[in-house]
Amino acid sequence: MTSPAGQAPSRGALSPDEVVAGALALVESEGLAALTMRRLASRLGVAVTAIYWHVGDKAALLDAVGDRIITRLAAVPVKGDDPATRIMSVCRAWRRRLLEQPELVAVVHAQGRTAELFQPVRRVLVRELTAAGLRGHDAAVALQAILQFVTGSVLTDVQVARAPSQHVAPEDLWTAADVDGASDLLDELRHPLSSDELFDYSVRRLVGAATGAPRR
Amino acid sequence: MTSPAGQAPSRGALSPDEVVAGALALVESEGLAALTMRRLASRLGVAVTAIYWHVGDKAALLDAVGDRIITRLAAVPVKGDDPATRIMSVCRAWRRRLLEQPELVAVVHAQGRTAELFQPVRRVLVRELTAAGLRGHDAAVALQAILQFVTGSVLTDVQVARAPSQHVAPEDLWTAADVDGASDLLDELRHPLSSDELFDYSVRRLVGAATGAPRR
DNA sequence: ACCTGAACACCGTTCAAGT
DNA sequence: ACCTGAACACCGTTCAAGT
Repeated sequence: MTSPAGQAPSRGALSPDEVVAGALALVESEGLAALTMRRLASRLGVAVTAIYWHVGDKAALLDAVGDRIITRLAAVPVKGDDPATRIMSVCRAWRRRLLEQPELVAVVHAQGRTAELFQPVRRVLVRELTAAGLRGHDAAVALQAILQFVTGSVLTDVQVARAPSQHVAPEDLWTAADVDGASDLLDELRHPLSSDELFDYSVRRLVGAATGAPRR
Repeated sequence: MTSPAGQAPSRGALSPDEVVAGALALVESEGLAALTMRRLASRLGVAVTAIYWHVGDKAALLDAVGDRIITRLAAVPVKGDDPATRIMSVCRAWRRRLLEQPELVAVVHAQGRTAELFQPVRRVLVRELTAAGLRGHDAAVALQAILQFVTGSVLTDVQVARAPSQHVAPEDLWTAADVDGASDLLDELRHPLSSDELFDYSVRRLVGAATGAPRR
């Protein structure tokens, strides 16, 4: 983690930290696919094998890069007065933050560490749901439902942002036969809500279900 | 698409269909990572370059494989009497079906064609939501909300199934500080609902919100 | 302790050449 | 029309060798 006590790094010496930082910079600027051992080495101005000495093989490198990404994205700003507002706000801000860096999300997701990435939001949500009066099992279930939705929304949109050219836009797949001739519905389906609007709508529903008035 | 009219394929001749079928079989048996042009060629008993002649480069091959996967998974069984039950049933069956073949889902997702893959469920859902009395904008919004959740659930669990070893189980990340000392909640968080239970619970809520009694 | 160079087994892709 | 073989530019990884 830290460098040897009191020992200044000698001129031009390579540290594990520098290697990982270089890898992260490479992913940010050119995408996950551009992160190869050889390209990273030439970027760092060393032989490929130096990377192996400092951080290990590519799996180890990706692990370390994943750690850094998860740490960097951890801060979650919360705004609003009542719990429902605060929950909406944190979900929205978190989603927007992740969508700004789709390649970083892809790194973490490819490692199967998505749940770990979302842990900061989980902490905030559990606090807000408790503040909203939910206890025990109810709180745990509501938390997971909301989180599942947010995760899904992010993963979907991240992939759309990363996919070079969307094959067929889903809104073009609808035909009149699908809607039994209800042309107003067809119109709606062909001009769907933006991801942002849909996200707002759905989280609001799940939040409402969790914190709103009793349901019967 | 079809072979030349009335012309029986000569003995041992390679067709685009055979190439794509071989690729799909390779993905099913050994995973997406095992699908390389060279391995496929040796599996088919031809030189690598024969693939290029029949279907083109790797992107074209993946395209064709994606088409096949989407077609094969298209059938959606619907059960139940009332719309809400039918919606639950189709979502659950669809999810279970996709989770049986995580590598196939991964192929389609990597191509950014997830929305296309989910189109059959979209068709069923729009029919059932209409039957439930939802019209126009309301139906379109409810459809997208439910679909977003199902998609997210599938993508999350597919990646968990594919990731060789989960890094840290998210339920181990909780500490007493996160829950303000509410130890019953901590217990719940550490033993969360299974993906199946959570899925049922959440879709039920979204379906209820869409088709249930008026909300105020 | 730290780093290099050569080597190996893999990739995807192109192209001239065969039948 | 259909297929092969050689070649090119890339991968990740190992290992002996240098300082």
